Amino acid sequence: MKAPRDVPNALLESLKSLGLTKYEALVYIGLLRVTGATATEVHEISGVPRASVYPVLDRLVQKELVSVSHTTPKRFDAVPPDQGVENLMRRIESDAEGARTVLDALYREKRPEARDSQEQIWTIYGEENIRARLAGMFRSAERSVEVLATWDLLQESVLALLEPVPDSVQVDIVTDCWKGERSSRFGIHILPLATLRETRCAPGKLLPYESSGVFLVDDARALLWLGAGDEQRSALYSESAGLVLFVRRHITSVTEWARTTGQ
Amino acid sequence: MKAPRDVPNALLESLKSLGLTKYEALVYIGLLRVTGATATEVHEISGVPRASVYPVLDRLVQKELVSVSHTTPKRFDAVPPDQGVENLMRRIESDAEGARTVLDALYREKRPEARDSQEQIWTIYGEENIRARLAGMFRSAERSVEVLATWDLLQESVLALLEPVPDSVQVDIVTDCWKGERSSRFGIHILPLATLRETRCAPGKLLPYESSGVFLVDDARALLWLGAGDEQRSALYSESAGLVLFVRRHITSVTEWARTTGQ
DNA sequence: ACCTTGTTGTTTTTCAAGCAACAACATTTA
DNA sequence: TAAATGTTGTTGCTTGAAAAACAACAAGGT
Repeated sequence: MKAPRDVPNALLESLKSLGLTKYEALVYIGLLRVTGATATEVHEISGVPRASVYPVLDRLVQKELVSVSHTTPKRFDAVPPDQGVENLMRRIESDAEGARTVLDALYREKRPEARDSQEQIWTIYGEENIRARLAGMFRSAERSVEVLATWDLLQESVLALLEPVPDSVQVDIVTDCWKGERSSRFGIHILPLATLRETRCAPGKLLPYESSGVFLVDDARALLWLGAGDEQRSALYSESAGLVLFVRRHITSVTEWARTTGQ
Repeated sequence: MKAPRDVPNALLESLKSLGLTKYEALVYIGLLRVTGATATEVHEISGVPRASVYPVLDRLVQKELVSVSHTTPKRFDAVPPDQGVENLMRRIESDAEGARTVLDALYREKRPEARDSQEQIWTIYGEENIRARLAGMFRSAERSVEVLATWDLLQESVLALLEPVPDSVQVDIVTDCWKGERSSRFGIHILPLATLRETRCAPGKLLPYESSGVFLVDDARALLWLGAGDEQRSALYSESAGLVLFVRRHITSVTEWARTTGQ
């Protein structure tokens, strides 16, 4: 009889998000530590009330996480973890696949309805979402793409997205340095590091803004990528005339500066 | 103002298993059908009580399924389905990864404790689990592997698992037919279809058992794969002397018969 | 007679779901 | 300008459903 050794809370949460209840998680974890336990032993090991152990074990068998012996009393055994987690994931993934299909159908029904959305300013959370939006902007470019970003951000997340931009679109990039081959397709301007990466905000205080960027497409769509420290990445996107104009001015002034100083 | 068109129940269930609540699912689905809706519009579209819409939208933003505009009033927009589902899956997969790691650590702590587990008969549910166990049996083979299975089962699920068996182990296979190249490593016996696939159980009644198999390793470990119609696949595994002996006799008799009749 | 297994039914707890009311603010109307 | 009206966003409370926890008992084995 082992102590119901207490279980890391994070583990319980993880298993819950895989579709298990607290009891199911506790019983499965308990079973991993022994071989062929009876229901009562499971109760002792996991700390789950004995009466609750039976329905829980039934569900776990149903979910292909434990196997049952044909003896009396029944004995239970856990499926090895990676096999078990795999089994859970398979269900979830098939659900995800189904959901994606149906949702996509609904999504396509939406009338494009360009309407007055161009007056809004959107915040986008999550790096993946930001990159997706950036990709969309670049893909829709017809005349010009302007990029003002730190090199690390460029390197990591932006350059790849610029690939599909056709040659007919003028692409200008301002950054703080450049490593590797400089594509002849782009107009590239290098600006001293101090200016881009740090901004003097108060007398003597430096406000470092790491991994940030400004993007402008066709003078009509702008995205501000705010690399907020360790918080969740976020960005602003807008087609509003006001914000676009602001970004337009910002980029122009920085570019001008680059031309007079840097070059 | 659109009707809160009713939503397929299966879709709600799928989204729940991806970690959304009913409200979260309804709001997200509703948002997919419009562009830049206000909280009140979301309430009208989704049928979710207006007061509940705010916390729900907060959570959806947190989960990277919707983006918010910086206007007043705030406007909300859904991220495209495959992007959104992707975002949900990423979280779940990272949970799965974490859980697998921790569980594996616990699993390895288990003393091998071979104990009297060889007297038990285990039932295994789910094709994946059965195959995993079979693979384990084959991997542990030291002298002999005997297989008695219908060709379709062999072909689909078994032959691949026999790959890692070393040449020093004698492998015998009895099946109802053989298509393709016959590996010289195996002793192969063909037995007429009627015998293997159908079994006369009552006078005149035939009991077809499709996709079933019997496996015996080193005369010590046996697995019975029961291809139960459309129900969940299941199997029996045992190291118990009784069951092993039974399987031993069964295979021997069938093999004998094959030798006298078929050949 | 005693203990263990397995089952059933009931209570408690927890969290989502649903509802009512209100402060803040903007828009309209007198 | 002031009152009337309406909308946004919040707070707190009630309802309801599912899991968690407990109590009690029939069946069977020693």
